[in-house]
Amino acid sequence: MGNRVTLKDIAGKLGLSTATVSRALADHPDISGATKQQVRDVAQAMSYIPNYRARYMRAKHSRLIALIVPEMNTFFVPSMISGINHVVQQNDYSLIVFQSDNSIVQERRLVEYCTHLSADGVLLVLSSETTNLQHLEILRDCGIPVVLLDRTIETEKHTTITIDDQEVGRQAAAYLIDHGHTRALGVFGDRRQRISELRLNGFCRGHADRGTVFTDTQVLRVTLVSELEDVLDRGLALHPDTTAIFTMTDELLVHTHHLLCKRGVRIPDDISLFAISDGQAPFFLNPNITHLRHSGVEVGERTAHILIGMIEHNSDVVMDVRIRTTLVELGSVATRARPLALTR
Amino acid sequence: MGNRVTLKDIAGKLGLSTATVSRALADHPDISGATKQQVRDVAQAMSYIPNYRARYMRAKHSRLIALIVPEMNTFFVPSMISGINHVVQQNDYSLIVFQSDNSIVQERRLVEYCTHLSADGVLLVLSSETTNLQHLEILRDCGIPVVLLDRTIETEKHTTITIDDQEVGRQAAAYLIDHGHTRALGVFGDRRQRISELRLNGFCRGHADRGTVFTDTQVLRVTLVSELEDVLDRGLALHPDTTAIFTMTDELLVHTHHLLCKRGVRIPDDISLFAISDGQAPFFLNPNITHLRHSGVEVGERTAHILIGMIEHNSDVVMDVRIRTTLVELGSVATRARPLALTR
DNA sequence: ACAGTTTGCGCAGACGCTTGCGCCGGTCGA
DNA sequence: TCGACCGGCGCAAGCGTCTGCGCAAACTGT
Repeated sequence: MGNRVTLKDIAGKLGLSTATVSRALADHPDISGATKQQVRDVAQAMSYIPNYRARYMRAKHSRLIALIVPEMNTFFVPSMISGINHVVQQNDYSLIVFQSDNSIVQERRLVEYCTHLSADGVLLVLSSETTNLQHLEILRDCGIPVVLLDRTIETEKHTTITIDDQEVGRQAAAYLIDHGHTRALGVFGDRRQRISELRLNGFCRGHADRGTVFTDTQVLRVTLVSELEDVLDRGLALHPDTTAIFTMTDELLVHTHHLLCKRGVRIPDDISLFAISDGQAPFFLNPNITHLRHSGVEVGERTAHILIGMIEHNSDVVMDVRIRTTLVELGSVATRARPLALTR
Repeated sequence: MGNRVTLKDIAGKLGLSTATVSRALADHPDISGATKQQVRDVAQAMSYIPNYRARYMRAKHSRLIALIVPEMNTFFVPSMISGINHVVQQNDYSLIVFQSDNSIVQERRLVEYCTHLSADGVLLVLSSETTNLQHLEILRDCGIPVVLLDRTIETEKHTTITIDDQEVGRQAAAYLIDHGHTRALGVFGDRRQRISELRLNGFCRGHADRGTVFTDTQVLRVTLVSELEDVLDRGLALHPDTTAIFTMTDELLVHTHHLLCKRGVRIPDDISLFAISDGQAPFFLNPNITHLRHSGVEVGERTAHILIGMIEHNSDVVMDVRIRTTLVELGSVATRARPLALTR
């Protein structure tokens, strides 16, 4: 039933050796055209299916690329996977996807699992619990290249692909201030995630660059979206003169948008909204949200290209690639005259 | 460098045979405790890494499960993958993800690829171009179980997991009509997708059941979301007395919601909105959208369980599982007094 | 006609791991 | 004391594929 036809079966039927059959199927120049044709015909007739796992035993690769993500959130990760998968498939690799559920224990286990599987390369989005990269040593030992993307931590030993989170945070602040919004609230995620701290950091710096005050109470911290409503209420109560809100991710964006609508806040007339986004959500919110576009697809594609490059050229140069973001101006930010008296 | 330590290396170091080492590592009762400990220590010290691909050569399985999806849309597929992956990982399988890009050619190629990879099972969400299941024969020949999910077509030969699309469409219509909405518009997707036709069909039947007229012009057909605005405009122009809109997917929901907001339509005061949804989007739209919840995670989990069951019990009974949907009443549907004169 | 080259194919080993079977020395029961 | 038994281990084959090398036949040129 489930027993596959093998080279030996074909060879037997034809009175050839498996070597010849193997070569014939591989279109090796040593084999005559007539034989090749015969072999192909018989293989077809017997519906021969090559066994890649056996083939691997000799070749030293598996054409498997592993991706470990902390979770499948709604917005960024799926487009990233899509981008990765396109170039992976194009290059005849297969993508195998793991979720660490934001657990370092899981992440460690999965990295190790990749070595058992003899993955040719590993793509890793760090869990929020990950604070060092010791567990990646094993990949180095096995000669398996790894690329960190999106959520990462400081390292000189591993190639990383990210956006310049700090710079993007800065740009966001600058954009808002330049449009007259000197009283903004910033919605930021889990502080264990480096990405949150960097974007916040940049956001603060952006304010400082422009000589604009930005206090701790203007920072809205959200670990679980369920907290968002309370946090937002408090922020708005504390800063009733708020003219703009910045959200550092799509998820925070859509929920913030919802809560604002619920409160009857008119965007952008009452409060402007500005986000860092993958570029999908802004178009189904009303008004469409002005954002710094951080394309998951592009991140995925570039990352996959780089990893495959490392695999195929055995290169181990460490890169630190920053993906460019693009400003997409839609309807959610109003231009305000800047208040005459710049506080500070 | 990249050369792994093998059983032979450990055996050599210890003056044992590879057989003994293999058994020791597998905690085989034949091996003495002392030996086992030694072997484990040395394996650890040499940082031995088992080679699953080699192991497979004898074991006849790969613990690989393949998932083929037509695309990575924003809403349903990611949660489905998440659900699948949880149970897959829990059962020590790995999930390998392919995208067919809604191309039957790709789908065929990928299915074949699964056989090359010796996947233990295949999960398949059909592309919109797929009209028959001939290309799955090869899986049957190889004894690889396959489960179709979400988007599928009629078949008695394959296990399928879906919601009862027609019934859900009917329920949607019934719900709206029972809340006084006898003049609804229905937003439906690509007609090549069976899921669209079934839901539409049910929606029509729901109207018929209640003796309510529902005409062709009340059906809004959307293949690309970019068309939605025009289609919606026309529908609303043709039916200015519309009191409710039904959307058959999350994607259609969020964009329809956006366009309604843009038009200044108040939900639910002017027009009610009702959807079939994975259950995420309804909570970040304003007001929260009343919907029939069709959980991607649940679909994924159940499907994975079933496939793994088929793999491990070599079962080939064909099932046709219908996932239950649940009504989630939020704030987007107003109750209307039913018009006195029921037309028809 | 003979050495040298080419063409076409088979032999056998290797990849890393598992497992049925057999072997040896020691222990137990009668 | 002797046979039966068992614990602990090695032998070797095999999973399906690839490939370096060798070999025979056919062909080339002189």
